[in-house]
Amino acid sequence: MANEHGHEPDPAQDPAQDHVSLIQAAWHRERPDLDVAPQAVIGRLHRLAVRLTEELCLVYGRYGLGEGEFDVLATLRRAGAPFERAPGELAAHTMVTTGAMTKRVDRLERAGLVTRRRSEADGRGRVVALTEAGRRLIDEAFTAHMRNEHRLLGHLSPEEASALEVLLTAWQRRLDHPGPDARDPETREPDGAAPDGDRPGGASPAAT
Amino acid sequence: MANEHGHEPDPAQDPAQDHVSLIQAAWHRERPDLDVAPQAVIGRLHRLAVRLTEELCLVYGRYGLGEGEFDVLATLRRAGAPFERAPGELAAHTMVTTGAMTKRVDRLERAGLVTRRRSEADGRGRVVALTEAGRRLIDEAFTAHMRNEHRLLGHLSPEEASALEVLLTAWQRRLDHPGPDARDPETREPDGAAPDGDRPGGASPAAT
DNA sequence: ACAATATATCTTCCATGGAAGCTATTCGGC
DNA sequence: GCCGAATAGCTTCCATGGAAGATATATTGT
Repeated sequence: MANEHGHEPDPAQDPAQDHVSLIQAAWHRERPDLDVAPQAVIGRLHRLAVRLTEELCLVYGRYGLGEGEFDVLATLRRAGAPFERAPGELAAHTMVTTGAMTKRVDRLERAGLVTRRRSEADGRGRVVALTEAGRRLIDEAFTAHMRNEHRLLGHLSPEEASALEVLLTAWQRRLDHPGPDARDPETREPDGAAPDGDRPGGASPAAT
Repeated sequence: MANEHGHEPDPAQDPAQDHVSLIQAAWHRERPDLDVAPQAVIGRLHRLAVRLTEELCLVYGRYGLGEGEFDVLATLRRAGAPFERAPGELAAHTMVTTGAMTKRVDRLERAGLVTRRRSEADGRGRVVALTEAGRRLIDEAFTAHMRNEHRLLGHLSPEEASALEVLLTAWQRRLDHPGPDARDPETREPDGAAPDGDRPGGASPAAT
């Protein structure tokens, strides 16, 4: 029920062709003037990331947590005793706005997993801290989370995993520090895509 | 403003340490009982995917489109003339629920980029079709999108891009077709994470 | 000390998508 | 042909997060 036009046969039936290559074939047919080669990497990276995130969320859910809440608890936990952080820090580390963090902390506070108090040093600031229940929960959930990540990564050999890590690290680094122009000026985007706005820029979501 | 505890120094100052490795170091300190090695790959994959998606969305935005709308228009466009699809097909291809697709098509219809009519063959069905304005817009936006993807992929050498594509493709395939158990049974998740629910399972989001 | 500005958090409103249920239509077995 | 099941799309309600502004406190220059 997805091929009324006869295009894009179901890849589940032909393991040699995945979704992305079918998409590329369709574009090549419709827009032969374009070189859609980058989709082979970017499209697959995107799809794989979505898939992995779904798998990770299944585990979070078993502990009654969403991705956002898990991320906040994990950030507090790895901060070390006494497991405290300012909302602004948490927002930066988990790459969301402070408004979103307010709501995440609201939910966690309601669930009794964190407490919120005023900062003694700075009247504007607040301090979010793990409760004993919160620490117990995140320790348990994170243990299961790592089991899950081991399972997912188990599909790759140690050599493949290592090679992938190297490539991903290099790409991210080059995106963050656009050193001596490494790309073909011919294919460059004319009107620049904001060098690097002031995004949260913190540590990591779901990297946990 | 993110290291009050002295942990996790800003990686922007030390290019040798990225966010993920700092997170790993923190976990190793707090939970030495866990092997957090998988984060090196899964965490970086996640972060890179988020980063790339942000970059892609900047281009969609220049054409007044969100990621969802861009995806729908692109799916219709690459279907080929007469650029028509049923809402259910679009939902499957773009990996969202039919409810979400209803709203996406609502927005696109309001913008005059697609039309919606009853199916002649099946009274329950609808047919979503690109308007002339819609076709012109997505052709222009997709051209810019590919320029953007070329720019982003330009940070990798052809050899790196190729190697990355191979690894991503293999991992995705093994996740989809868990063939002759390729992973260490020792680290396997006990209570299975649903073998493969009935997720939309369509073609691709943002792979476009 | 006071005004102007900066900062940290929170509040409000909006955009987007999922879950579950509703309606209309089609299909299948009798 | 008719009734129950299946199907397609839509509606409603809720969850989550962003954007922008509001509020309270801190800092700085004079």
